[in-house]
Amino acid sequence: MELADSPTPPATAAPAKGRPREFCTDAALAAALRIFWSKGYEGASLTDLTEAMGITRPSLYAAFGNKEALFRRALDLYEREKLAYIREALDAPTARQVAERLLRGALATMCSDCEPKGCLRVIGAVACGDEAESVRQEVIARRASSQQAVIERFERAKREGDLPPGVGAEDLATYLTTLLQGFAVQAGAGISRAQLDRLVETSLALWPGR
Amino acid sequence: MELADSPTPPATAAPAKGRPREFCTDAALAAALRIFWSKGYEGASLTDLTEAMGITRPSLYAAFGNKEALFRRALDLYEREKLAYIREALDAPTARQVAERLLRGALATMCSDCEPKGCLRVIGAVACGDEAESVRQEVIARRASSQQAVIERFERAKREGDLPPGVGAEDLATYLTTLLQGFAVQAGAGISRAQLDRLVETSLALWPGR
DNA sequence: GGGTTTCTATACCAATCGGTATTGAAATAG
DNA sequence: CTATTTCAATACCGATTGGTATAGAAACCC
Repeated sequence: MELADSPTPPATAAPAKGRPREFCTDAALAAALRIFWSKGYEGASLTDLTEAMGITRPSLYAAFGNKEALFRRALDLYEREKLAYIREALDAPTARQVAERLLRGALATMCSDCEPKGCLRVIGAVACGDEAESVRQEVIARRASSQQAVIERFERAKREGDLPPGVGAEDLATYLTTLLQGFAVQAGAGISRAQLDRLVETSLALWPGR
Repeated sequence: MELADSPTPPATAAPAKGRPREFCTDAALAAALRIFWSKGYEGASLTDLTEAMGITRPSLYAAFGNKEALFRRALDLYEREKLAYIREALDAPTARQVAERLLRGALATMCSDCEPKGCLRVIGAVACGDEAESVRQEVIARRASSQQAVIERFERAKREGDLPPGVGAEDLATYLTTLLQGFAVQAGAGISRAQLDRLVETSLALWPGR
């Protein structure tokens, strides 16, 4: 018994022995992502998922293993496609520009007109029953991983004299990620894009240094 | 058929005709609050609730109506007891002091050692299925109400020349509430009190004006 | 005391939860 | 073609969800 085959990595590497799958796992995963993104892990029922994915329950389990594995795959996809701006932001030359790219990237991702509002990494990690605890911890860990990347980037900035002397790199990074998580809550609550835009501007206006 | 009797308002005003209730509704409500606070509305099952409250299911329904009504009562209690710092903060003489009191109050409430981490108003409004939508909207509305109070307070500050010219009252209020919601996410994820403390200091260091 | 009222406790309800066993068809390899 | 393999569809599983009907015991008023 093997779990979820990986569809993209070994592109057409399988010898394709039996009857081929009739649906596109990538498209199905993208549909599942939207459901998880808008309802959270526990809020998304298997009925919600299979309807959106256009497949039956057994097909889902054959292709992805179980609900939790599907969620992790969706989380992977989310980070790969929707959180790419984070990695790009960290390449910006100055700490201020890093912050600016992160804030604007978050704005675009969390407030798109054609996608769920908010952030899967926030909505997926709050308000859950006991059985979803492992999922919650996973999401928290992934958030912490990104936060750590920002911390390290700001420590570099500190060494490069890119941050004002009064503020610590880790403190500033924690502050920024906290603000971004606040963005996610506001976006999930339906704040308008214009308001979120002004929020970005305000945050940048308060950012230390030039 | 009448719903949830109000236990405190008409203190001993009821003629007490039949057999009196054997449990204290206030204590039971406080217990329910802790459950909702730590697991959210949907994450809290009736079994969780009745076990924590020390009463049976029928007693819960006789005393509070249903799960949603119980949640609203818990939300009332939460705002009355745990969010009192918000009203007090708004009485501070300057905008900066308002912000400081809000940040420190949030820190104390969200990071207590003997209570759930995070904020019921945040955890209760994300990641829910369809049936909890009305509850979610209610929580969002209550959050908006508090945000509106901060906006009005900052508009007054603006009139009193208490805010720097570069920043708008509404924008600053939105920024502050967003930051506080980020606090809630971080606290819910288990950030340490020391870290949250430094977060408050960093936020205050970035606050505009003296 | 009787009579009434409202309590608590147990057992139960339909609906939904995540997850599977079964089945028969369809597409491959040879 | 046959044999094999894997598909998708239906129906089902036990457990749990929020919510109640029933029944017996306990506390009130008179």
